[in-house]
Amino acid sequence: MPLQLVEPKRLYRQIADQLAQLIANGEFPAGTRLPAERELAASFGVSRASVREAIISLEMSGLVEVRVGTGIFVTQEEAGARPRGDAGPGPFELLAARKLLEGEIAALAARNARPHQVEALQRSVKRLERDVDDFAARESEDRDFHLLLAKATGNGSLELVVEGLWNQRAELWGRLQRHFHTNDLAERTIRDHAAIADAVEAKNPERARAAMHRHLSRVTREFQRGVDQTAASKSTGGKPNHRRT
Amino acid sequence: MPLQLVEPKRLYRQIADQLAQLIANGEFPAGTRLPAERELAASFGVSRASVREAIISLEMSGLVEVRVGTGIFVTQEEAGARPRGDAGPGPFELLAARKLLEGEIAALAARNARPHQVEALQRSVKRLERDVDDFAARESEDRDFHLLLAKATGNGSLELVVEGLWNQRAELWGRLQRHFHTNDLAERTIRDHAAIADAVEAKNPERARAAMHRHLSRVTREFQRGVDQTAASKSTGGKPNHRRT
DNA sequence: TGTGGTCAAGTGGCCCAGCCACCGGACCAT
DNA sequence: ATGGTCCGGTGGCTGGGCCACTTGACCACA
Repeated sequence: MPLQLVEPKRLYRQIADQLAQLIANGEFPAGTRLPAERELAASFGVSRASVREAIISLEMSGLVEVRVGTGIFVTQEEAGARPRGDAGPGPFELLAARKLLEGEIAALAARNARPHQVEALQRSVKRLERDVDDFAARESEDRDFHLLLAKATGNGSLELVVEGLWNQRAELWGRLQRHFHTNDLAERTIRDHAAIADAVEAKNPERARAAMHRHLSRVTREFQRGVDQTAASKSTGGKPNHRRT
Repeated sequence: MPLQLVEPKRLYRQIADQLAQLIANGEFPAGTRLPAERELAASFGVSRASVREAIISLEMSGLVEVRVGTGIFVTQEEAGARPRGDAGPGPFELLAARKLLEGEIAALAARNARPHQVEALQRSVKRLERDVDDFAARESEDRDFHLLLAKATGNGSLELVVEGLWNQRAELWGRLQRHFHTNDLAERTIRDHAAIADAVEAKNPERARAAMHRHLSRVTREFQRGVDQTAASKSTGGKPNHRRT
């Protein structure tokens, strides 16, 4: 099952981007070891050679350090952070912005999407269904879906905008490394994405916009709930160091 | 002849260093194609995978450009060092994206703007009137107006998005350094901005959105005219996606 | 007790052989 | 000339394999 993401981007680049994204999200905090090359290859569904190439590009960027025979480590305290001094917008602002902008993007995509782009969207939904148990895969698939949607508008600038929105997200998640994710939540995301994709396929802009609004409103709601919960149980300082499989 | 791999240094690094050396020595002048990966592998006495890794590291450094199916080329005009390798969207795409997004932003600003933000907008228009003769000032004032409008939504993420849009614009203008600006055009921009600011002050979202749409449609039109003009004086017209040979 | 040695599992380093998609130029037909 | 087809060359990527190194558990032996 080749990954076959967006389109004509070198594979190692895609992998590097996703890895960088995961690191930025706090999934792999600084200093931690990330999965072995073989594991990464398996989980990304690509060959080890491609993963190695991605690692090398990350190494070049100073994001990651390779120790032979031991593993690959996220570089401690690097300049990867923004030189942006101020706090920046909060998660709810971002979600509100996404609702406004991506709603229009969805509508435009419904107007302009070409058949192969619609297929790509549907494939993304399928992949999300398949990877419902894999947090990292889900995460990157989510991002891909929204990028694919932007691409479906046929407007490269919109693509860049959506990319920028996700970079904002990455920064946020780095700041408040909080991810309350349940499988239940993931399945609703699948349904939301499917609804959007279907509306695009039906070339129905209004429905696409509405579906996107519903999607992001739901995410906002869930996020609010999560914040409330953690705020309530703040007294217990125990960090359940959530580790993979 | 094969290089000595006794060093504990990673192989791809050694290869990359040697290739960089050859390029620096003028063995492979800028713009030339260097030997195929298979040949390089053979001549270095290493595997193609290692050569590929080296190439990737050189690519990261911007020393080299890879064109699939064609070959690996020494980067022509360095110094640019753009991390974004692809060509990126064109000016019309950007304008279309801005129309879509900034239209919504204007509408939201009309809803949310606080009095001091409205004042800031009006002041920006005033400044534009004053600096009508100063190209550079006009330019930065234009940008400020749109940023102020985004700020007036009260949503920091939207601000960042608009900032991103103007960064896209900056890149574009770098590529096609063509700015046909007349004072007549500047005055229309003033009127457009004033109309937007007034709509925001009147707290009328629909009018604000419409005013922004009119503004950017006009800019698009002017830009199209400019392109046609310059295209007439040159032989080729279509995409300015030039490749200097 | 603790010191040093052995060993196996796990990891990155590197290679091989092969298939694919893509590009570009030669070649041919219209 | 124009447009289509074909084919060789090129990078992209795979999957399997072997090696050197690191680590930690385990086991003597003092």
